[in-house]
Amino acid sequence: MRAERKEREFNLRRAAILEQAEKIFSARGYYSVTMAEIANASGFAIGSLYQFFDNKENLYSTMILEKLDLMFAEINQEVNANKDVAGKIETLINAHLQFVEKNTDFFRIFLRGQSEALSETMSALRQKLIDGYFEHIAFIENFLKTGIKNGLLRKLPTHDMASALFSLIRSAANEWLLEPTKESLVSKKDFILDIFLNGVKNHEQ
Amino acid sequence: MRAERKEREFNLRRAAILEQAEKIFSARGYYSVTMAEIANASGFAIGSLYQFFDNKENLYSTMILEKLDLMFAEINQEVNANKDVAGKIETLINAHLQFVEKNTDFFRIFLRGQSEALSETMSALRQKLIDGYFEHIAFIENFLKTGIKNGLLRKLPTHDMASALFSLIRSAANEWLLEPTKESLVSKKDFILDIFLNGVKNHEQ
Amino acid sequence: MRAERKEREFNLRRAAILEQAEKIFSARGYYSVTMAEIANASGFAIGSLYQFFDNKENLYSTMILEKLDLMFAEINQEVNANKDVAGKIETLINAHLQFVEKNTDFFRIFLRGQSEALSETMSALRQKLIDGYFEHIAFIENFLKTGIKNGLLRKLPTHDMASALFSLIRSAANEWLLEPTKESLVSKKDFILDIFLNGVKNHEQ
Amino acid sequence: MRAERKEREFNLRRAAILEQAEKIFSARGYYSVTMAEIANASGFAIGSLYQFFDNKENLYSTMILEKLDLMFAEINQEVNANKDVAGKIETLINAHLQFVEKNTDFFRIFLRGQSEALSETMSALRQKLIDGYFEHIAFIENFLKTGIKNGLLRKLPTHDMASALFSLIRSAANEWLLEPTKESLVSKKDFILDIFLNGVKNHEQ
DNA sequence: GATGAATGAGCGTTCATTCAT
DNA sequence: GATGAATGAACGCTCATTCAT
Repeated sequence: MRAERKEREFNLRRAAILEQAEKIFSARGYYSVTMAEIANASGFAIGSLYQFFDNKENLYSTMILEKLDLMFAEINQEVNANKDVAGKIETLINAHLQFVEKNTDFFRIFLRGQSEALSETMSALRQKLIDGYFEHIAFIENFLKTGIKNGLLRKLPTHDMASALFSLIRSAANEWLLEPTKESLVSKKDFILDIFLNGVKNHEQ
Repeated sequence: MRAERKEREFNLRRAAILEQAEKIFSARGYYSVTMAEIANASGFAIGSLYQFFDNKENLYSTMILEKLDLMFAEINQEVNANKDVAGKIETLINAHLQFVEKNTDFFRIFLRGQSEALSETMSALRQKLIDGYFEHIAFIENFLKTGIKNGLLRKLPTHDMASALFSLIRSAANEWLLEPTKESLVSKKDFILDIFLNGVKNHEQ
Repeated sequence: MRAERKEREFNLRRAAILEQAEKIFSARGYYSVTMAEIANASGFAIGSLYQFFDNKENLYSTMILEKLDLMFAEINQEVNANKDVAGKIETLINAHLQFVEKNTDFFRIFLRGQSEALSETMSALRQKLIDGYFEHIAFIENFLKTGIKNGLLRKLPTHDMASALFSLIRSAANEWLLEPTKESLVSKKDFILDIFLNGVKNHEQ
Repeated sequence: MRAERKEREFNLRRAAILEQAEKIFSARGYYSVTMAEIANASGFAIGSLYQFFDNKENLYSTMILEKLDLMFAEINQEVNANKDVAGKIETLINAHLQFVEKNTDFFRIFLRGQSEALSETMSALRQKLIDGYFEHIAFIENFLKTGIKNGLLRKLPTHDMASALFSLIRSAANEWLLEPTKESLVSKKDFILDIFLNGVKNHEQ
């Protein structure tokens, strides 16, 4: 159908803009980038950008939120494919690190700031990012609770545990992004798993 | 002496500007804030700001770097006052959390971004922040190494251990900043210490 | 073609801006004039000026250099149409005076200064003006040399002769610009020609 | 007397400021120079400049007008010391060129503009410069008239003759200022005298 | 009298957004 | 629908002038 093809093409163009915007924003930050640059890089006229996005802020927010949605969707899917808690934890780490490794440009935005755009003027994005974060933490908590019931994990506050696990993953990713010449980011998985599950204390002492 | 009093007053005014700038930048971000606002909030004329700081970027960088220097100095001093490694680790966590609790406005800047200013144009600040971070990690590594020699800690890569510890602290601080009505941030110390030293696995299983 | 019409319109608008700029700059000088005034006088928005010229300095320089190029082109063309040296000299004076008379606004800029803009910051314009001057002097020298070979003129340094002729013309023009109610500037031609060719000494004495 | 010494000192300080101002203005033009620079160069505080001069414009005007008054006074004195017209003309040229040679910094201001300050805002200076110019022309006319009566000079309009003579002198000075490595400016005297008195035509033809 | 820190109006320039084509 | 020239509010910064010390 005609309308369908239209929509398909619309989405392709929209995606092309978002792809270029991601590259440019990640390199230079929200405020330093101009609409003219994005238009130029994506091969559209300035005015055309406004057919896909209401304004600059919306273009930026959309780019961020869609990518994060994708990340959470991918991670959750892979985690859910595991039955046991230990496998879920390992997969969580692995899937997150892999996603970062596939999207280094994008995550450099968060190196720069969990988003420089978390200013007053962009409070909608700010709130969505925070909500997304807590939703992800809740998702992690969910299977950590099972681990506690199982006896695999100690009875610690699940929110704090989930938040700790997430912070270990993100911190490894951020350091890797800072020095991109090092070995594969995924290779950090075992260390994160080890330190999260076993801690650093010498229990044999 | 006359000159001394001049200098003292100069420093007081400079500090007053930095204090207001911290509040305003942390609420609204680097780019959304105007020099006129900072001037107004600190009770100076626009032109007067330029007697203390070369330009907006310099005012911002100075504010960030001086506060971080202070934080690292305070933390290091307190940590060094401890003799044993376990005490050092506990003090590290405690001192860091306390500093954040005393400077909530400031650290909201880092919630927004490790600094939104880590864009191309502010690469000097960017590099100093990164250097400061790695220096702090090295400081932590230093006493973790002693812990390994002692047999208190397992033989894990010290950089990764230090970075993990730091990330647990920062993550707790960030969450607390997001929901500032909760109980004291310092109360998170025991959890961080627990999870870092013992991990989450049930070792009695 | 579409593109051609665009370009034509672009050039018309550009010329309209230059025309207004000439009036305003000649009345008040480079530094006293604001971009807002030029925008207002030429019926454009401030931002629009920057589509035609990189910055204020470029707008000013362009205005000056294009007019001078035009003047030199016109003068040279008319001079070259003459065969004999005496005719060339007379035409040089005439064409120069006529051009000034048709562009009084513009030349008032040079009354104010050979251009106030010959300051450090505008050294590119400065050098071009100087180059243009010496090029014009060289052009004059060229036919004066022929006049020497012919025996029409005495064997004097040609550069100094050319420079003297030029200064007589410019000085007449400048005085006329200072008191614009007097008779036609071109009427000074004969005096300049007389004094240059015959000198003021009473040879019969 | 006390008051006398005060006044003497006042005038010395005032002259010191003018001397430095001349150097700085001639190098960079009126608008590019700041009061702070002049204060600094002359070893006074900014505020102190305002005890000698009402404002920046007044400082600039004073510097220009006093120097020109000095020039005209020197030239007139030397010219008046001559009895015959031919000697007066030669002395006029010589004294003018000498004065320029002794004050190259100052005259570069006029290279840049007969004064960039001839803008609307400085109309007082503008008018004084014009008046001074016409007064000087009148002074020259005066002895040229005698030359006509004597039979030394042809019966040409005296204003135009005087203005032509002045322009030949100024033009030689300006060219020399543009290329300061050449031989002494005063050496141009003979050429100017020659061309003014004898013209360039080959009368023997 | 001498100082120079403080002032704030005013500048050149940018760029998100609009809208006539 | 697609375009990109036109817009003008808003910014960072400068500097002549003032005035408390």
